Amino acid sequence: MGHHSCCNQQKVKRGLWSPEEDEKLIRYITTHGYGCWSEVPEKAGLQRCGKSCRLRWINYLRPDIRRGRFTAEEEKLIISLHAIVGNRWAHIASHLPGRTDNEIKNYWNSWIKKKIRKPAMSTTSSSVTTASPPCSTVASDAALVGHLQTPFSAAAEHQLDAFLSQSLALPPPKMQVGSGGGQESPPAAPLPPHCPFFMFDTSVSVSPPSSLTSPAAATHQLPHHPFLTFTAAAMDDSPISYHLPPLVDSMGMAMAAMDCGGLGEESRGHYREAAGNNNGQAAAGMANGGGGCCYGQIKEQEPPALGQDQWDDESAQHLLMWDDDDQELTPSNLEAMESTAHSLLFMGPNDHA
DNA sequence: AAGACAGACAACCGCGACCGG
DNA sequence: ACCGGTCGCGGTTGTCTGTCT
Repeated sequence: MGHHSCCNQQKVKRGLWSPEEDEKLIRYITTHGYGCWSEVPEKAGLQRCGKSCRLRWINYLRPDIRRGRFTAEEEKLIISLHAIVGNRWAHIASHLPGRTDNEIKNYWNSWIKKKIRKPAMSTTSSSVTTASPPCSTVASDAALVGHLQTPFSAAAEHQLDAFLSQSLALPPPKMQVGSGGGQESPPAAPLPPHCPFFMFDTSVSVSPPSSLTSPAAATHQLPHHPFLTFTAAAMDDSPISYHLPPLVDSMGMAMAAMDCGGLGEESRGHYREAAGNNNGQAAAGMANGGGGCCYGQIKEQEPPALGQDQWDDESAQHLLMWDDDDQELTPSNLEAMESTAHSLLFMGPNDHA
């Protein structure tokens, strides 16, 4: 155990922060910035370790912190992103302007506690996917894997497998136990069982998924099996849009937004505002309001706010929407697709469970 | 009114990654 | 290449507060 190295040198205060301490920290950081956190407490006159100061600032004192309950849109976004990236709270938080990873983590955990306390209220099969965190149930993932594997090569299959097991982190096992039919839905409206919504980039080769988050990944070339770079998003009837997380952004992919309903102006404004922050791309993607889940509609709605420099006609021609409500994804389909200029495949909504 | 309980939130801890010497 | 310092992240625990009995 033992404290962090920065906390060993002096007697540091622990526990809740007093208003006086907050004031000292705010005053110091607003005038000097924080540069090196280990130096902050001493210079600010605080009996705290630098780590504690950093945490306090990031999670509570930062001026751009947004407090209060999560909106329905935020809740859905959290759920969707969690289905994609798992417990990478900082990653999720980067898509929620003003929210901290700690806040999101606490929110998620408290929701899980709820689920645990009310296990298996019902065993109806139809409730399986709605009771669990949407898009992340074993059933839906398994179905998805089963569906996707067939047409692809072994290499691609391996990529998808690894991707799903590593990046599409399932919720804690307890969730699965409790979700055997629990009727309680996620905080916001649950996503439908057909939520998996995958996009494959057939133009960008990637290294094994373990390095997905590394920008260097994009430089690895896997001959002829460019494949899975991302991602699952969710869709339902609600007015919310989804976008690619940074781990995809970092791979140099064209930014894409999948709007599944039409975001209200208010929300759009909110996300546009966020574009000025640390995640302009994502925020821009979210700001892109509009209609259905296909590029064409996005394009028609309004000038694409999502990375306009990235989302132009040229990149558009590399997109292929695949809504297999009507058509199965088969080897021949895939082959045909690969032979064209299309480089992105959106897939969904599927309901093969 | 008081105790039990649960939820929300704040903070700590340990670990891994990164970076500079 | 190695090592120590620092930072960031995720997991966990502690505390406060509101609600229920």
